[in-house]
Amino acid sequence: MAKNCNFIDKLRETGLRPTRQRVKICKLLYNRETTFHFTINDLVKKISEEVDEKISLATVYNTVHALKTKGYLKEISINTDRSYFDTNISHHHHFFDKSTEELIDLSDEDVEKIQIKKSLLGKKISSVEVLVKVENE
Amino acid sequence: MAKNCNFIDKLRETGLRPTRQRVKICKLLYNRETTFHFTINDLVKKISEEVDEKISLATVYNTVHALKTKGYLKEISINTDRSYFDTNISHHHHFFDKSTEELIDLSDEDVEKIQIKKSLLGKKISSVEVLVKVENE
DNA sequence: CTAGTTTTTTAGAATCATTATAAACTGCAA
DNA sequence: TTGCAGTTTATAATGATTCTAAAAAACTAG
Repeated sequence: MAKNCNFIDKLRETGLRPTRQRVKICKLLYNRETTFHFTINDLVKKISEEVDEKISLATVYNTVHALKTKGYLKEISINTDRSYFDTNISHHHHFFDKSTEELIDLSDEDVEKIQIKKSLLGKKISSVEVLVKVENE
Repeated sequence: MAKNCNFIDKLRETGLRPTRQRVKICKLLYNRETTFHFTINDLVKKISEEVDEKISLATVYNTVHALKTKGYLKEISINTDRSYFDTNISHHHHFFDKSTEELIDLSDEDVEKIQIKKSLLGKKISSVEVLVKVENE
């Protein structure tokens, strides 16, 4: 399958060995039309449904962590009880729907430029993230 | 001690029985000049240092949870690995110093008004929170 | 004040997500 | 093809948080 090659190269470029498991996980994550927001649990379920091979839980954690470290995944903190990851690594913000516990992308352009009028001595800003919580009307 | 009475009334008003343990925890949390940002671990350590009575871990969790539910504490999500709480319950934002893992208040006035240009059908916004991550220059 | 009811505290067990471990396996360079 | 460093795996360990059930304290009515 030609599609696999992309991931093999992509992984290789970042110094991650393109193992069978990593390639299959990358295919699941990135070979799709829309952004994928998921928890580890979501991903494990998806693997068991769509991948023709059992991948151990430890490997799922390792792979997600490696992709995150290499900048191919973003981690989003909403609750403390579980981690959300996002395949959209461009600079953007999020809605979090409290009713459905779903995460929804909010593009940078959809948020009026944010000006922080305070600064901290000796510190530089590394990111500015907006989280908009919504609920049913 | 006159100071205790405030907390006894405050707790009573919100329907929380002013037990010895709750009053002592409230004193620790609110009887101070500046906002207190803490994790459960921080609070447990502070109790063991400054309170003349052992308070069980379960009670610390219960009390913090009760105060949060009643709106006397805000919970802030930065990492997944631990929960931060904030005694400043006014609407405001935060700096998170990646170098020291410290949380610093950022008042609402210090952030230029945030306009969200996108809306979700059937949903209403319940909060807009900005997290500014900083690191050493 | 006192008895009875309800809520809270407590120590310890249980849970759940995540990380560590160590042996078996695999990708890759020579 | 061989050898080694990097990976995967099952399982154990960890650590934060929640649950449990009995003892203690707070409240309420009399």
